[in-house]
Amino acid sequence: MRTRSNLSANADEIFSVLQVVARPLTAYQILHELEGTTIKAPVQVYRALSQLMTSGKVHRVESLNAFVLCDRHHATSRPGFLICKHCGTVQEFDDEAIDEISSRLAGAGFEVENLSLEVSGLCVACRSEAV
Amino acid sequence: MRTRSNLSANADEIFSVLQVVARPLTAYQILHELEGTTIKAPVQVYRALSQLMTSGKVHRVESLNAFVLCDRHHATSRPGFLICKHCGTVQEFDDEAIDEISSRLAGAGFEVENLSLEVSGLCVACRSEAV
DNA sequence: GGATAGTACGTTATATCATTACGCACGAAC
DNA sequence: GTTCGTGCGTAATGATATAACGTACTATCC
Repeated sequence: MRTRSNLSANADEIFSVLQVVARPLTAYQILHELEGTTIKAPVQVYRALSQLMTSGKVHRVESLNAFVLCDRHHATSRPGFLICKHCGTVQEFDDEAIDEISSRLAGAGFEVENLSLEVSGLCVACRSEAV
Repeated sequence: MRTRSNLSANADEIFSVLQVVARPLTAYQILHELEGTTIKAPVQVYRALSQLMTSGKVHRVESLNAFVLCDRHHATSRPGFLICKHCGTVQEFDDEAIDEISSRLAGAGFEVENLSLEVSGLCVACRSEAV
């Protein structure tokens, strides 16, 4: 069954959850958000997340084992993520150097399928606070 | 207790294991390698790995949940990892753009603590094989 | 219109990765 | 010789992810 959004029913539900919270959630946090619905088991969440990642609507944040909506503002083909260890916010960012690295690797014969750039530290707000 | 290498006893053992295999291992793979020694529980492995990471001797490969010796050849302050999905090899690589990204982020006020760049795909060998 | 292939589904069980909590042993600093 | 920091071992648990199974629906093809 396909919904308006061209996602399967479960993927559509999970998409909505991620849209509402607007930050990365783990699969089990998503599962918790969906208590009381027909989504009752981890595997249902993981399956839907796979679909969403394949269709480019969701990114996986490896270092958090979490999933976040793609913000669709990329200037580059792949975004990076800024993760603040203090306040926990995660922000997508672009840097043209990401594409440069990717093409240099391609030039060297490595066929890039996926590229993950994750930077953790202190965000601007938390840093100034921490004076 | 400290050994010659200035590592704790358990960290020293785990360092040796990683040195011998020369590829990333998960904590439980390390544990398995150490069957029959005094290292019997996951927590012992994770503790030692923390020490090794803190001292910069080991990197964590986030997308594999695995740990690998630092090859110490970095031209840049942080290496990237090339992960072949076909043969499973993992190769550390340098790209000056990594440092550039890091300094641009610093310039924008984000205090970088850790940066992880992981690229998966097909390595040169597997790619030519896959013709 | 029946066969068949593809895709998503739900359920159960299990595999894999990581940490918490506790108390003991030892050496350094005072 | 007491106190403190650090590493240790053991047990239990928490958190993340997948395997294996069969069912339901849709599209396509002959």
